[in-house]
Amino acid sequence: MFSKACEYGIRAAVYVALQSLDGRRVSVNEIAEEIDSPIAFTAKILQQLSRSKVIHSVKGPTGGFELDRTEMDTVKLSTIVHAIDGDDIYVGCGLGLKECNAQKPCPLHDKFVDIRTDLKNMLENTSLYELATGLEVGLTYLKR
Amino acid sequence: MFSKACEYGIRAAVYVALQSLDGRRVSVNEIAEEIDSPIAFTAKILQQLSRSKVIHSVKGPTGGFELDRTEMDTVKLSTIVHAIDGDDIYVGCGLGLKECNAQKPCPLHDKFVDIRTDLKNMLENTSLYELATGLEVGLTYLKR
DNA sequence: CCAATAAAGGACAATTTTGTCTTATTTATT
DNA sequence: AATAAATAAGACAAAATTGTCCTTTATTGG
Repeated sequence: MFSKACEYGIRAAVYVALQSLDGRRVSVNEIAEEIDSPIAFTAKILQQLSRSKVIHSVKGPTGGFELDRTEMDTVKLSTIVHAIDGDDIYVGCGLGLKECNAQKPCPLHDKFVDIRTDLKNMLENTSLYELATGLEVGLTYLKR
Repeated sequence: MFSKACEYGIRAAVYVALQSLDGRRVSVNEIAEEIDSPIAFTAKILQQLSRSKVIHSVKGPTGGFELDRTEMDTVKLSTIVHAIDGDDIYVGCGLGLKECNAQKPCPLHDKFVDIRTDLKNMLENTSLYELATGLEVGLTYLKR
């Protein structure tokens, strides 16, 4: 569904959001540790997220990644997925046809549209805050 | 969503089904031509589908791939996806966690379950016959 | 039997994705 | 100012996926 990079990206962003709720700024090392991901690769992904303004980065000692409270509401899963995987999930035919639309649909077109609409809605309506608070309450997990 | 191999596989299977409705057995070359896919790679995928009994292959002159009418009802999209991509789509956490279930869910678990259930139902309820007849009637397309 | 045709299979090549390592840049602390 | 801690950036490496090519095997028709 998502690329590995995107999976790590989402997990990382949720962890950053969670810690930011406690006013903690976190390092790449801590993030990778806590979401159980390859450190250097995670660093790359955090760079991407930082460049696309999904999270905020601070250099130097006491630096790290953070997110302020209002951004946790603004940033939706769709923001992250788009920043890392592009619009692959939204655009493009389920069977890989270049030209596939209501006029010239592939055999799966209609059925795919339905499912993708649901997925799209889910991604666009799920905020980092919602995901982070689930973690905070201890209802969900980011590793294992 | 699906791998390239799986996309080609579905398109190929639908084309084979369509031609089988007319009693025609088709070659790799014709298939690749008609679904606009790389020939040799398509041959590999057809081998896989043949080994997993999704379609039937015949060697030698006048040989090729075919499918009998009853199999077109039995073979669902899920059969093909499973034969090529395995159970990636069904099993496995959306965020890539090894252990993710109702007891220890990732933050997206519940939302994913819903969407995947829909996808699963769609794949399991869509037969090759249904897809092929859409093509026959001229409502859908397999290339471009 | 022989030649031609088509799938099967295996080795290899190219590309993309995933992942690592080293160096540069920024900044807080002393 | 010097040092150390942290991200940024770029080059490189490994693995997976996609794709090609060549040889083998089966089968048909003359």
